[in-house]
Amino acid sequence: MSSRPRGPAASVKITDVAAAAGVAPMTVSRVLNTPDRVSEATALKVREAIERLGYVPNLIAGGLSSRRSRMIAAIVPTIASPMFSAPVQTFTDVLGQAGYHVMLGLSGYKPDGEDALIRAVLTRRPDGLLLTGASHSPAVRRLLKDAGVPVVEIWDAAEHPTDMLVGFDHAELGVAVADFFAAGGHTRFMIFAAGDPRAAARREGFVRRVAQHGGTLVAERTLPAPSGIIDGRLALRAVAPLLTERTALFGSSDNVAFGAMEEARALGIAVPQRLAICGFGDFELSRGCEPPITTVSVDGAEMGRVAAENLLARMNGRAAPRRVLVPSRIIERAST
Amino acid sequence: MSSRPRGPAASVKITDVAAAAGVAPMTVSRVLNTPDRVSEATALKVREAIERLGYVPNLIAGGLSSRRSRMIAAIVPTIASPMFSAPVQTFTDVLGQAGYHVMLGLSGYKPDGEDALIRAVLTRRPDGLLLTGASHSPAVRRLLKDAGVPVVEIWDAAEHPTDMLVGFDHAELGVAVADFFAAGGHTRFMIFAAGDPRAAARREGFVRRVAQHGGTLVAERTLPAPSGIIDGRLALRAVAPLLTERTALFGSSDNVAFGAMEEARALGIAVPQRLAICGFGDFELSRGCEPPITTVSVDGAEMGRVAAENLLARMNGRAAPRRVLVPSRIIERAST
DNA sequence: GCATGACATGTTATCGATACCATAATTTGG
DNA sequence: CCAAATTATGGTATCGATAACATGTCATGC
Repeated sequence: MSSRPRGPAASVKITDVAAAAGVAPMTVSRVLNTPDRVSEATALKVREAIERLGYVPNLIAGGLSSRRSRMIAAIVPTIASPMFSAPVQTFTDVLGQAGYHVMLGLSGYKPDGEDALIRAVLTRRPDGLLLTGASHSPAVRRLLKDAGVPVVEIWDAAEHPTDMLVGFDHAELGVAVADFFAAGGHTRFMIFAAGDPRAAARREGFVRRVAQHGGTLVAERTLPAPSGIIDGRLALRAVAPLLTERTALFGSSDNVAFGAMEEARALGIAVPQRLAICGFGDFELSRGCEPPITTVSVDGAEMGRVAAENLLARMNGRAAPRRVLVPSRIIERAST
Repeated sequence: MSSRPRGPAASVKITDVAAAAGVAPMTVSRVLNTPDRVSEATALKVREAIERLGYVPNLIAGGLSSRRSRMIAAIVPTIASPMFSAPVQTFTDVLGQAGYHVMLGLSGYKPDGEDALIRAVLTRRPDGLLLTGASHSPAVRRLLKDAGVPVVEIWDAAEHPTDMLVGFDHAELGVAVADFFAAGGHTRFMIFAAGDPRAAARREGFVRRVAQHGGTLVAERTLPAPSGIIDGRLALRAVAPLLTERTALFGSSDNVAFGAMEEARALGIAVPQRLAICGFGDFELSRGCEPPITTVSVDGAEMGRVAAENLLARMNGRAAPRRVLVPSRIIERAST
C-alpha cells in the first residue's frame, strides 16, 4: 500500500490494463505505441481492456522513461496579431496530427522576455522549439545548444540560424516596396514602422533604397510594437501637414496601413491620388476594406506548416533543410 | 553505468548538483521549490552549483513524482480571431507568472474536434483545463469528471457548468441589441450570424426580441464559422436589394459588421442613414475604422484573466466562484 | 540543566511508463 | 522433420525528481 496521497479515484494505470487483459504491461505499451509488433488477437484483448477500464495513458511517466516528451514549445511575441497567430495555428495543427502538443510561450516585445521564457520552457524537456526571429542572446544560444533540441526560427532570414530557419529577408522586402513605389513614379516617401527588429529591418531596406532612387523621405515614424490601426491613424494625423504633394506610404503592417488610410479619409486626403499606401502581411483586412490596400503578402500559415514539418523530420531522425526562404510578393490593389 | 542511450552531453541532474554542493538531492529540490525551508547559507551553495553546472530542472520527472504537471490545457476553436486570442493571451500570461505553462489546443468548429483533443490533452495530466463554451458531449463530461481536474469554461453562461465558468449570456446580449435598435426607432432588422453555437444564441435572442417589438426581420443569414470581413461583404451584397428603407443590422462579429459596412459603402448605401450597423466583440477594427462601428463590448482579456485566477485558486486548494458573469455593454458609435 | 519544540537536512520508497535483453512461439527452408 | 530465422511476449532496471518520514541541531523556557 502506497503512503502517497492518491487522487479521489485512484487512476487506472498500465498495470491495471495489463492485468485485466492478461498480458504484461510492456505489451499494453506496445499496443499503444508500436501496434505492428503485437498480434492482432492480443491487441484486441488489450484495446477492449483499455476501453472497459477507461484507461488514459500517462504521458508524463512515458516521457520520463522514453526521454521524449512529445511536446513542442512555440515562442512568439504575441498571438494578438495575425502575423503570429496564423503560423502558430498551422504549426499546432500539423504537430497535433503527429501526436505532439504545443506549449505556447508569449514573449512580448520586451527584449528580455525571451530569455526567461526559453529557460522555463526547457524545464519541460520539449522535443522541439519554435522561435520567432533569429537574434537571441548568447545565453540563449548556449542554452539551446546544450539542450540539444531541434529549433526552428521563423519570420527571419539570418545567414546562420541557430539550427533551422523558415523565413524571409525583411530588408530585401523593404527594398522591393521602394522599387515598387518608384516604378509607379513616386518621388516622395514616408514610412511608419513598428519598433521590433523585423519591422526595423524592413524600414532600413526601404529607406536605403529610397535614397538610391534619389527620392525624398518626407517622414519616418517609429510606432510602438505591436502597432495597430489606432497607431496608424495617429501617425498619419501627425504627418498630415506634410502631405502637400503626391506621396507614397509604407506601413509596417496592414493594420497600420489601414489606420493611415482611414485617417486620411477623415482628413479628406485622397487615396491613392494624394497618398498611396502599401501595407504588410496581407491580413484579411487589407483585402476586405474599401478601397482594398496594396500589401506585401507573406504566407504565415505556410511558414508554420513548413516549420512543423521540418521539426518533425528532424525529430524522426530525418534530415531537414537548414534554411528555407518563403516567397513574399506585392499584391497590388486600389490603394496605390 | 546505464544501458540507456544518453544524449550528446549526459545532462546535469539534481544528484549532480547535490554532489557539487555537498548536500542531498532533496535539499536541492527544496531550494528550487520551497526556498523558505532551507537555510540561507545552504541555498547559496546550491544556487552557486546550479549556476556553475548549468542545471536545468526536469519538470517531467518532477511532475511524475509530485503528480502535479504545472501545465494547463487551453482549448479554443481558433486563435485567428481576437475573440479567442485575447483571452488566451492573458490566460497564458497570468498562469505563466505563476509557473504554469499552457498547452494550446485548437478544436476548430467541427463538432467532434473537441472530444479527441480533450482526450489527447488529458494524457499529459494537466493541472487544469480551459474550455470554450459549456456544451460538451456526455463522453467528455465523464472524462473530465473522472480526471478530477479543475475546469473553467469561458464564453458561455450555462446554468450548470461542468465545474467553473466565466462568461456571459449570448441570448440576453442579442435581446439587448434588439432593444438598443428599437430605442433608436428602428422597425426593420437584419442579422448576420456565424454558424457556431454562441453566435446562434445571440441570433436567437435578437430575433425573439425583434418579434416582441413587432419589428420586421428583413433578412437572417447564417455565415460559415469563423466568419470574417469577406463573409460580411458577401452577405450584405446578397441582401442589398432589400435595403430600400432604413434598416438595422446586427453582425455576429465586428469583422462581419465591418465587411457589411464596406460593402454598403461600395454600393452607395449610406451608413448609418439607410443602414445602421452594430457589431460584436469591440475589436480594434470597429474603433479604428471610419466611421467607427457601434459594437457590443465583452472584455475577452478580462475573461482570460479571471479564468486563470479562478483556476489558480482551485489548484492551490482555495475556493473559487462557480459562475462568473462578465459584463457586456453596447458602445455606441457613428455607425448607428 | 534538561525537556520541548522549531527548524534544517538526510533517507527511502515510489510516481507510471518504456528500453533493453531474454525467452517462448511460430514460421521457413532444405 | 529439424535447425535457423523470425515474430510475439515477458522480466528487470531504470528515467529524474519529490512525498513522507526520520534524524540531527539548536534555541527556548521553566
